Amino acid sequence: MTAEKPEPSAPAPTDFIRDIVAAHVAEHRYPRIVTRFPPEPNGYLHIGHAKSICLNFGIARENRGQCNLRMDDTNPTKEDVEYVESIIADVQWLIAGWADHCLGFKLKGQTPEMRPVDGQPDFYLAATAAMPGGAPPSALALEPFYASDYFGQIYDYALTLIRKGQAYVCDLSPEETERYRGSPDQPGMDSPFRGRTVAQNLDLFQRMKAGEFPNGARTLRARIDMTAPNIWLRDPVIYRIRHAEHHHTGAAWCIYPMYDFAHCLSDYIEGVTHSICTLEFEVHRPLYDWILTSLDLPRPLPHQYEFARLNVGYTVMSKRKLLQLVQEKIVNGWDDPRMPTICGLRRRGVPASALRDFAYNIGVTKFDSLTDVAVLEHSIREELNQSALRRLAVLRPVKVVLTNIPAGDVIPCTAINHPANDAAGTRPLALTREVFIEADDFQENPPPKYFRLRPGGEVRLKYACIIKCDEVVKDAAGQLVELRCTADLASRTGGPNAGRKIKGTIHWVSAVQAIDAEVRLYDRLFTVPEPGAGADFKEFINPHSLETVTAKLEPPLRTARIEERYQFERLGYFTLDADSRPDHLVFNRTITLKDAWAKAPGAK
RNA sequence: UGCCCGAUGGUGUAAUGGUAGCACAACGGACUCUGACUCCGUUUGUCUAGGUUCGAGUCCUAGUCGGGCAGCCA
Repeated sequence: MTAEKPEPSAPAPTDFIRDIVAAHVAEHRYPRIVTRFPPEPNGYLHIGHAKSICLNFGIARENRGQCNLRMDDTNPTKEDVEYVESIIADVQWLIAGWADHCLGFKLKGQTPEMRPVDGQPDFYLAATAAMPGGAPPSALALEPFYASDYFGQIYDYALTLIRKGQAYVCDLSPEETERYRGSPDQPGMDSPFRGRTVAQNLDLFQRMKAGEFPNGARTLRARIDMTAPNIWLRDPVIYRIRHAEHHHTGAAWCIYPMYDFAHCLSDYIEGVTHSICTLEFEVHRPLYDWILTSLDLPRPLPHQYEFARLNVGYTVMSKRKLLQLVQEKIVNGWDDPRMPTICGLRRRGVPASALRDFAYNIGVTKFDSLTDVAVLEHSIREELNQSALRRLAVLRPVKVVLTNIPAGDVIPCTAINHPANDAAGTRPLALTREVFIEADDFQENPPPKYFRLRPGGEVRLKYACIIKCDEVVKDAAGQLVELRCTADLASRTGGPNAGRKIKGTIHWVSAVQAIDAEVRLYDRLFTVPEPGAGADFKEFINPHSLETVTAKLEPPLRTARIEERYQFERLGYFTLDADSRPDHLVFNRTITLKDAWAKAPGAK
């Protein structure tokens, strides 16, 4: 069980984009605020997307608006349903209980309807009513929006542009197109096909659609200005020929619109008001606006706003690099708990609320920054400290024999489930003659200020009693076999000497009752703050990013379930892994507790 | 050397012409049956040079540094 914490009552975030939205709300510029989260289904979502999701859904949520989930699927050669499914699941998980009422989905199979505005033809596709929290969209015959659902309308818009003389079919090869484009400090040259008549263009474009030409033979280009200082205004390609099966539209098309042409129109069709994207699209904004204004559309136009993408220390964020980690089996799949993917973080045990808190803390600006992982770690610990139930577990067991407790005796103890939440209750623990303690909690020749167990020293077994180390038993090779100690039963919790002052308190489990579990201890995947900065990020892979141990757990952990998160006292936060089976438990360490001792000069 | 964008402690962010604040990190202390949590405290900042103004982190000009843009990718 996990104690539910209400969403932090932090004040609503502010940032330059929310300021803009607030101003628009104040002047009633739009009847309703509509944002969208438009991933291309060619990879798994990562924590950088989480920032965008929290921004877009956050704005919708704060303004009683809606945020459409839209597959930006205009390139059939790179996309796959595997990715659309994972994207839907990740988004729903991230916003569950927070913004699911703002999530815009549509009826399955629905496409834009022709709805004249003031006598002018217009295409529009509204989201259906709000989704009940967490329900799989398929169960309700709902699905996300797809840019590919608008191919028909986008094609019509292209025809309109051609008729207005603002688009033409160009026969230049890819190489020639590049050459004609010029360079940033060198103006481009007009394509020799720029002067084709409307009739020729219409004919050629329709034949492109009909499949008469091979890949790359022709393109449709916007006719803007080959000498524009902004390269994206130098007659950009807006349609290309691709004889390829599309994951959503099948074989219906062999020409596909480019991002710039499809994106602004998709926003318009869905009635998006604020189209929020990352900084690299800033130079595309004039084109976004050019397309929309060129079409004389009857409804209010969406506008694009840009913010800086997220960078986090000691990780990589590019889809290409993440894909490489997966394909080269450096990690075990997209949801490997070391991955910065949403499903990886989820599997690792990071709660969605921690990711939201993180997004809240880092803010939104146009500054290209590198966020310290400590900020993420802080959000995770803060959330888990409040919600995770406490348990005792020993990762690297050392046997302790309590010589004054007869074998077979069971001394009942009571452990608190959550120190800050009485309602979480207590649970019984059994103190027996043999227990395990953590290897780190005993040292034969300890450094100064070490207040755990040492020969002749005392330490408290949490929730049980104080023990004194009488004897260190080693084998012929000098390896530690067991510690023989005496238990001061009068110091038992609730006993007459319970208040006896002792500096160290350590965790333990009963050797006879403890259950075994595989525990996976994760560390950062890279050894340097910016692994992606150099030529080859793989040379910075941390060889110790995963360590597996066989731990001893207190028995109630046998019934732990996925998505339940526990604090193993003094160690960190842990959660059951999907690989776990009843006869072979597997736990992931989400994150360690902060450890002031580990930083102390005396600690090894 | 074309166009666009940015620059506030170690890191991230706020201050919207009027006392440079918050978070993380670091460091010190208190508390502690988790070396956790919590609490208290400390250190560290407006890229540079001019200008406007009673007053500039904020406005203007120039420079410096950083990022983005030349896919028939998004």
